[in-house]
Amino acid sequence: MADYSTHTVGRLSLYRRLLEDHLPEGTEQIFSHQLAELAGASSAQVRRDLMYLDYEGSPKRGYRVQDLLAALSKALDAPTLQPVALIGMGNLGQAIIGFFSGARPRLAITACFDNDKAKTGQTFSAVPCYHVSQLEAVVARQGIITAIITTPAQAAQAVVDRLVAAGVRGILSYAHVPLKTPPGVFVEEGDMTVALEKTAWFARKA
Amino acid sequence: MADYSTHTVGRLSLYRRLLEDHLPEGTEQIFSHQLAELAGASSAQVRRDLMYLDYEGSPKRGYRVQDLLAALSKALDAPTLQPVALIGMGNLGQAIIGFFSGARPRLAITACFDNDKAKTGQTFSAVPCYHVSQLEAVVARQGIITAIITTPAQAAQAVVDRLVAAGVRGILSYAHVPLKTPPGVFVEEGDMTVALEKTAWFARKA
DNA sequence: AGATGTGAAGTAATTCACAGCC
DNA sequence: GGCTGTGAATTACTTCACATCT
Repeated sequence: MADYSTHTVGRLSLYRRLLEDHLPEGTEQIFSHQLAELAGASSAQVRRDLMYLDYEGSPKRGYRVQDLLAALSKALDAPTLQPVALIGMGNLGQAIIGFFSGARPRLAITACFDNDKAKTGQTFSAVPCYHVSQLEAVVARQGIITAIITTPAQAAQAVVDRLVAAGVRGILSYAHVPLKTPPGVFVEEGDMTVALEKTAWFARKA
Repeated sequence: MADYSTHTVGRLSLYRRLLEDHLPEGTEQIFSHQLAELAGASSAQVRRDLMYLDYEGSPKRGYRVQDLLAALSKALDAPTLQPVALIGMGNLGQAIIGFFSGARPRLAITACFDNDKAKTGQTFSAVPCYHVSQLEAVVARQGIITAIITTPAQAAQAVVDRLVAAGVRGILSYAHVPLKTPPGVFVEEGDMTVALEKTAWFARKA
């Protein structure tokens, strides 16, 4: 269960959301080719991804949605609440906190940070906003190991260094700078400029 | 030059930004291992990516930054301005338009859309905001083939259908729904929920 | 009959490793 | 000597195809 690739984990996360939110009302069973259709993948891909789960489908009836969801949650979620810190409460930070709010019972943004005094002290989608000077204290108190960076580029590396020193092991970055982190820290790059240039290129060539 | 993979195009875009923004003042030459260090890749990877470019480095002195940038722009950019449409002017749309504004001379968001009358008519980072009912007209008039979707999930598919019908061939999507598009339309998924769940998983396991 | 789970095959992406050059 | 460019090797990812099950 520990040899998931990043691709597989990402798709499992997608499958879960599809099963939760994008199934016709009352669907109880689903076949791999149906889930594949929803996810934009092949049925073999879906079955391969689901192999690692603690649940098997039935040849005749496919997968029971409730059981598959339970297995996905078991594979994807932490045993208890995994708190996430969000640093940088500009438009992007506010967007993320808004749509992720309440999405998962065991994965939630529980603290957000900014260095603008006008923002600290208030809440965003019910999440308290602290001044960045409180970073280490809050991360330690909540046992946070996961963070999202939405600060301006020039602030990002310093924040990351502090997060890592405070024990953070996974960082989702929307700062448009490359982050330097020690081995053992997972960094997911959400670089929107790269994404847009890629899209623009394939719009022309594909 | 047409057999770039999405991975390669993404990294070429990253290399360009690194060369532009993250080099010590006055750097004129760079070696593959230095660029690799900045990009978080291997030097072999960098050299392999640069192979397709219309420029070769020198064994003794590496790559001349100016020439490499010119070759990257030639490979990545359209010959003339490539206009991009952005649909959905919530926090996320505003964030994207803000930081991409002015970044590239030949790739720019030139039109944005919302269905909120309070937003249409004004500008965001100097980009005029139209009502979504104007979508087809503006896309046709500007010859837009590239779009970014930042609408709420339930609005996304209908917007995508209209964009594709109007001639759009590349879509960068931050809507958290899977988009259905005909073959020949490139879709880059920017799904932030998947990204966060992936990050959270590897924070625990990696 | 028509699904699943999976070994085997096939593709794609990355890294190795070295000839050739400065 | 230390770099580039690149064929060959390796590793990672996806798909094929089929034995198996209901």
